[in-house]
Amino acid sequence: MQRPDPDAADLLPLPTTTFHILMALADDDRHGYAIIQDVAERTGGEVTLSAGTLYRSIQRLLEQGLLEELTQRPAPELDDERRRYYRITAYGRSVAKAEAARLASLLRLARASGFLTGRA
Amino acid sequence: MQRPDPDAADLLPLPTTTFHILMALADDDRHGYAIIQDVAERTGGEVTLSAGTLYRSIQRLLEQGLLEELTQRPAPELDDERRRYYRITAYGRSVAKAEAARLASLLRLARASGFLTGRA
DNA sequence: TGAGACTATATGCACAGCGCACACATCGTC
DNA sequence: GACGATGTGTGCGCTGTGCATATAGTCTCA
Repeated sequence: MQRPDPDAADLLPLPTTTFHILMALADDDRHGYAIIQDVAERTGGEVTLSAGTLYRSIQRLLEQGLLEELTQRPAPELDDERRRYYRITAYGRSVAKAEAARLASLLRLARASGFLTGRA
Repeated sequence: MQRPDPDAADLLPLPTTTFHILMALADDDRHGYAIIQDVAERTGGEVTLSAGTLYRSIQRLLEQGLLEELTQRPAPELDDERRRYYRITAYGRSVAKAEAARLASLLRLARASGFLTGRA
């Protein structure tokens, strides 16, 4: 990388969409469309990223160094040449952790304010 | 109210700033500037709302019915006539609870993704 | 065979929300 | 009376968003 990554805290709060994208890539490399499906699946259909939002978010995350695009292609019989695959970087992971910590703090405040009804 | 309040879920996700404003008003009615100070205090200085963001957010929240402005003034010896006091509405409270529930779900996903280091 | 749905990426457009800077007035204190 | 803190507000530009649209290959089913 040309410039050093800025402090993870400078990017917070992360747009919800961005955080979902990072979670989708936490365990596996995926291409854009697969990210949309993964997010929808793990949120039980509650969060459905629109295509416009997704692809522009990815562009931004690449520029900021949270994601990198893979040059390696899967085996030809599994591949679809239209796809572009992405992987979360170490920096991206640290930003995601910072955001998770921020959310945890926020939730503690919400609980103190009586906004959290159930246990949680 | 002229129109019925839309489903609380339609407003989610709430901007972080909005959620902080609602938390500041959860227990006490406050005027704008006091909200800025309260948010800064309860976040240990981590979140400092800019004036521009705050007053425009309040305008929006009034229009959406999450807040109402108080007509009653405090006792004259405690008052500052420049101030405008706000109170969270029942609808605002229900929206805040919906947002808190969303954050709790998000945090569960973050934990499953390994982004939550500590216990939390 | 052809219509329609799904997969896949990308851009144009309009709008919401944000920070920064600025404006303006009052209040408290020295 | 000067100065900083209090208090509310607007102008401007930037980022991030959804919706619509473009393009194109694949798959299914009548």
